[in-house]
Amino acid sequence: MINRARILDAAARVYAKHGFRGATTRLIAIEAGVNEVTLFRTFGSKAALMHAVLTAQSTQGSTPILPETPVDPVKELTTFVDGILHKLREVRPLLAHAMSEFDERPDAADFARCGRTATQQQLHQYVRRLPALAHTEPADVDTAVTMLSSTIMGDVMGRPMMPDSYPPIEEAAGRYVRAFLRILGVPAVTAAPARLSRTRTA
Amino acid sequence: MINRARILDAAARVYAKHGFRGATTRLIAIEAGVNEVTLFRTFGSKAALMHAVLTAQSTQGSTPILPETPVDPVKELTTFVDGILHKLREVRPLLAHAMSEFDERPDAADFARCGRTATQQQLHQYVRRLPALAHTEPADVDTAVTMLSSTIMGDVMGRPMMPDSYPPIEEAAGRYVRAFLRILGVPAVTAAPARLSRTRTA
DNA sequence: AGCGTAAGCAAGTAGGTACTTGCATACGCA
DNA sequence: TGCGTATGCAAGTACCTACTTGCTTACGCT
Repeated sequence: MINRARILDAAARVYAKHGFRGATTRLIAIEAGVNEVTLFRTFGSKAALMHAVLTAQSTQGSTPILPETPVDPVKELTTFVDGILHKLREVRPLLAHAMSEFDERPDAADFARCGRTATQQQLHQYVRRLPALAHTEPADVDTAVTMLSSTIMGDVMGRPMMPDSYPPIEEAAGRYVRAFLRILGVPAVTAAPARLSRTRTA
Repeated sequence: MINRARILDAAARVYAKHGFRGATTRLIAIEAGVNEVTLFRTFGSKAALMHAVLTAQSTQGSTPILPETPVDPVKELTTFVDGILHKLREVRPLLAHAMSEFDERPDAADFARCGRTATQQQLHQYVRRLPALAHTEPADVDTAVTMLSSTIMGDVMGRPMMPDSYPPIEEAAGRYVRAFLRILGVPAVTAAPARLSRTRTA
């Protein structure tokens, strides 16, 4: 059964490059170093293979987490955002195709959706416990969260296409978080942002 | 030569639905109500047709504009953002496919890029002339512009997929602008946002 | 030693793809 | 009336697509 994993992996790579229609069974078989027939014997059909690829992709991998109670918001949020940025960059091509096939293949959309809601929920929960947030309107909190996660997604998807429209890659997380906190009206984040030491959450 | 326009239009619709690979010449011909051969006689090849589609799409249509000098920033920015939101929503499927085909078909990426830079430049120029912006760091202005345009793009692309993650569609522009101004440190925008009367720029 | 299971290989099926060719038809213009 | 140009139609080419079938080889387990 070692082949199953090899095929899944190869299929993910080919799908990331060419999308559903472009990911031909022949290409996947070659990429996996496996006979094309094996592919059908293992997964039944191309559609089933792709479904397996997407579910496997969405379950695997560690998600960055925010602490239960805020201690150092700037630092904690920056680490969190940076972790998500790095994680999403790894699956960017896959995600791009999944999003564009949203109308044609709903299960692809599920994959595109999965990470986002989790991130937003975490942000909400974390932000709600910020002590400095007493007088901020709930609607503004929603807007801030939406804008931060849109910005994260936009950075991941847009930077390779137009790198000049984004902050230097190593400063991005810090800048976004700082702006996020200003939307929320959290004070004392007007100082220059600390240089980020890249950390990933396990 | 009336057929040329009909084919271009049909091709845009089919491409928006199915992407490059899925937009077969047969489908396009049927959608245009034209013989498939006519398509090749008019454009030479499928690739040439698609190139024509994208260039036609990026040149046509009116772009919302910001006034030279700010008078009522909240109102002007909200109208501007709302206009862009509506304009982008019309070409969303086309844009989604163009973005996902970024690696395979560079000219598709050009189309995806074109609107964005214009928007950012306009925002920059407008914002630079805001009188209340004296003590805001230039880097923060960049970040704010990046976040606003990412948010716009995120709203357009993400809302159909996960509508609950975004503000009510008629309030979105106002909320984004309000948050944008808070990032910039522009005061007196903490009041509840005025309900937006939908206006499009010619 | 015998057997089940996973895998490779060669070949084939039925259909789709971009694109071409040859010929018939219609319309506008001189 | 004649002619060029645009279009339709039928057929064909060469290739790719997902998927199947039949047969062979190899490994592991009892």
